Amino acid sequence: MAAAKMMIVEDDAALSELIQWHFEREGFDVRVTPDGEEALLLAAEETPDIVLLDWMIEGLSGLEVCRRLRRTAPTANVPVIMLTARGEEEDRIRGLETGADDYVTKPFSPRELVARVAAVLRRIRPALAGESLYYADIEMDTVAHKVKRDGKPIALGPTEFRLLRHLLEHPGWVFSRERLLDAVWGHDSDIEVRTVDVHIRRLRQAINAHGGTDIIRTVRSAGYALDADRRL
Amino acid sequence: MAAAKMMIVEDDAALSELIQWHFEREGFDVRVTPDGEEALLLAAEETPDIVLLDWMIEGLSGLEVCRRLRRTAPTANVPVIMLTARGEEEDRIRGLETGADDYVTKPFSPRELVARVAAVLRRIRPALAGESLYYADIEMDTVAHKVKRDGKPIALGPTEFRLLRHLLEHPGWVFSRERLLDAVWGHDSDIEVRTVDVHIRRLRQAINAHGGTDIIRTVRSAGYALDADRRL
DNA sequence: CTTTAATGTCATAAATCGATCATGATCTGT
DNA sequence: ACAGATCATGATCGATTTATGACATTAAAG
Repeated sequence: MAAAKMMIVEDDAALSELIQWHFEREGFDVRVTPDGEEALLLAAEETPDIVLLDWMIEGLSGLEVCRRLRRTAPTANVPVIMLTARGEEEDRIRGLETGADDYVTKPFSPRELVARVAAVLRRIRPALAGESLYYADIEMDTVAHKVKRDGKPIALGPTEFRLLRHLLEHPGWVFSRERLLDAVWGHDSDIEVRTVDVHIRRLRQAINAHGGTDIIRTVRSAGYALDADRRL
Repeated sequence: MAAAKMMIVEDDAALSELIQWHFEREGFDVRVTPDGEEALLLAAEETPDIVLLDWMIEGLSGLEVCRRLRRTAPTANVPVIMLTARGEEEDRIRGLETGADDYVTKPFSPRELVARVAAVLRRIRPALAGESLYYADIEMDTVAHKVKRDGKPIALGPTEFRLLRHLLEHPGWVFSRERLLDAVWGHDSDIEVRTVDVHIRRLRQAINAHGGTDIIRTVRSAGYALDADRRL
């Protein structure tokens, strides 16, 4: 799973550690800073996928950090969730109007924060919220129709794409050529079963083009399977 | 900007009227129903831009309505804000995990609800919130109907403008010609799907007129997508 | 009313894909 | 080691999909 990059801007060390722990457990790649200025620098450097921003921080106010994030090109579309002790309606509304995507009032439960982050990410980067398929070092974004291996993009034709998707949906399973024809070509295709071989080959070629082991296993007299651990 | 269509699903008539009044004052085109089943029918008919959904309604539960909206093609991406009397963390999390985009606890102030709706729309359909859209070196002012690339103004016909706007709202996503017809021409247009090709071409021509790489990606047998990073 | 711009459709060219076959390699059981 | 079966691979040619230019019709502007 490609980790989503999260930036936490929070000057209560105990709290930020707690949050960090929870999100790292969820597989996020978390960066923490207590300082507004530093947050802006960090964000400019390595654009995060989502920002958790405390309203009351040293230096710049959270509101100001949010505003500046919005104004700078690479971070203009990064979702921001405000964390705050204030429960006043007036403040909530100001936060939202400044461009925050959501607003969570302290004290909050980590689980709810995780759920809200997931809801926001589901919108912005479906790839980060389960619309993607992963296996070993392969990553398929089904929404953008892109495939990567080890971070490098792989070009696939339509049939190879569908074939790989089906394999990725059931990693490890061995599929007979007949079942692959059903699943990938459709139940009513009167296609030569051996044609599957050819597409498997093309898929292998594309996937292994830039090195790496062959993760498609041929199971003699049975079919094919996705399998990174080939030691039989 | 064409008024954003809102659907309110709420069986407390007094409350739904109050909300309706507030949003109509904000320029929304509001449709109200107290019933879950009817809500689904209505939504399928004329896809709303945002749904306010009471958790406790007659017939289907709000949660179930949300789930079904998410499962059906045209409404799968419509943002949903849950309204509820329950303040329990457990419920909030279930709501968010079901696919709700936000969660507001009764009693709430209309102003805050308006702010939250604006925040959700800004994130999901920035064009409806009167925001400008940016992607790579493209900049679209949805209010003034002006488009620039690399600072230089680009002339677009109305259809190309709507097409580009839709692509800009979901950069990276691959849309089939059918979905583009729905989104750009309307659900009930009986237009030849291949016509999309022609408008894509016209859009490309206009955008690339003054140089620069083609940021519209053709995905064979799938559709088109906005994509500055074409290294497939 | 004339002129201009926009739009949908079609025909054709160009690009890409994909099914099949022929051949050589590899495996399996004996 | 051998025969038969199974699989890998490269090439090919037709089929499918997309790009493009032209045109007729309609709507908008002057």
